[in-house]
Amino acid sequence: MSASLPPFPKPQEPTDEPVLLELSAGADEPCLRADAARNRARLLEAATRLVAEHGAAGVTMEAVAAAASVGKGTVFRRFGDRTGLLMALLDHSAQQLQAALLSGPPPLGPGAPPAERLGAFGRAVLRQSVDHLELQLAAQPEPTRRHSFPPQRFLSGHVTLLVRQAVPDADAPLLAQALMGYLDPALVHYLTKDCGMPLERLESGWNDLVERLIRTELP
Amino acid sequence: MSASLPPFPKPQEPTDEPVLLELSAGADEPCLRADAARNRARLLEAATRLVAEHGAAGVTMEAVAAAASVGKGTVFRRFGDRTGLLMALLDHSAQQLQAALLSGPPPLGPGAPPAERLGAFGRAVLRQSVDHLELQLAAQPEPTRRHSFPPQRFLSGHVTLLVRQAVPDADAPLLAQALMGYLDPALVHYLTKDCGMPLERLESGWNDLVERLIRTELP
DNA sequence: CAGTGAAACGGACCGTGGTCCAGTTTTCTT
DNA sequence: AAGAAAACTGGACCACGGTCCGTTTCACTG
Repeated sequence: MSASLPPFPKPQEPTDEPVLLELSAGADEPCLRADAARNRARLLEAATRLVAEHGAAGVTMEAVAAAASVGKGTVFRRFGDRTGLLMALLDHSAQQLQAALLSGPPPLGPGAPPAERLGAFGRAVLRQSVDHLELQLAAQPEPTRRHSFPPQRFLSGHVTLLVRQAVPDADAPLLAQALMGYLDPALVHYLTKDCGMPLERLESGWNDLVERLIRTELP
Repeated sequence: MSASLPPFPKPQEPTDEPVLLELSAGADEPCLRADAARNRARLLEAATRLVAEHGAAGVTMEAVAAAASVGKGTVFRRFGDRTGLLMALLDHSAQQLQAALLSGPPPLGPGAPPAERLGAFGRAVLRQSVDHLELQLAAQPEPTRRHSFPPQRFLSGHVTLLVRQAVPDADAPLLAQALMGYLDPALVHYLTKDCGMPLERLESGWNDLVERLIRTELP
């Protein structure tokens, strides 16, 4: 049971090197055999349909494989595990967000003061969370890996940067993690669904949080 | 597949009423049949042994049942699910912490100013987290339920109280959740194990966080 | 000290995530 | 163009979490 060579290469390994600029997922498609690409598309389409029909819980690896007329092993080879498949479904919006952060218009993108960018960032993530809440929750990998997954690292890296700009003498990574914790989909779900808080309250809570953390008044 | 009556009563349901003073778990033992109590003890002992021998991952429901010379159904009847079993293993230290918060000596218990109590609270939870990290991680229920589980609600309720005392005009529950997010075992694991940060850094990060959130200098 | 109903027991059973590998298809090399 | 190497496929297979339900044990009553 000790770590032997993986039976087949995982599509995206948790890398240890800085990932700030790597667009994380989706970059594994370039060299993909014709049939593989075709099947990948079929699988994603099938999964999307299953989500729409039976909710995220209905996305069974076997069901997806069957719906795409493909072997089960293929699903695992392509996406690594269930988490990987779900993440792939979320990938599109994640990439959009990343792009907006890196090169979109202010205040989300570069050009605005850090405090405002942080405010906009929180609102954007909050929105995205409620939009895809079910998937976000289902895609949550086992707790151990949650923070080390590339998209997550990209986001916290981004926040770290902004925090460092706003308060250069603070322990930026730690403050950033505290901020990110507030945006955790599970927390958002709990506060909105179980506690019945409206999204607006979460948003102004975010503003308050940012203001306090960087000791600045947000307009 | 819709919600029918549960096959057998869950040992502790997520209640919706305020739980601030209820000592959460462990209060279900009072009326327990002799054999049930005996088996419960045997199961906990077996589980503890398995954790020591094979790590938390080795705590298989079947293995525990076998090691306790008990049927598998019994394990589920007693603890609801794997999460419940792991939580029961953590219950002792959780209760200790709760007791210390409610009636222990300051600054953890009542009697110190809120800011200092918050500081002590963070250090205590951080310590407890690193002590039982493996179990804490394994016991993490599915994301959806994480925040609604009684022990967690007790802790965030406590923090909410302290925050409200410290900054009466803020949205205390939200600030409290932000603080609690920093103490999430998964985050602690990531920062200490994956990023190699020493516990001391996390602790001073906590102090910094508290100071900023309640806009007060901590001694 | 039976008798009785409720609670606990236990293991067969199921669905799902994940692995493996024998056979096939694609791409590369010469 | 042909053959070999690499990559992909698909379904049989396994382990584990969780459920069901017929059987057994407990604790209370008269």
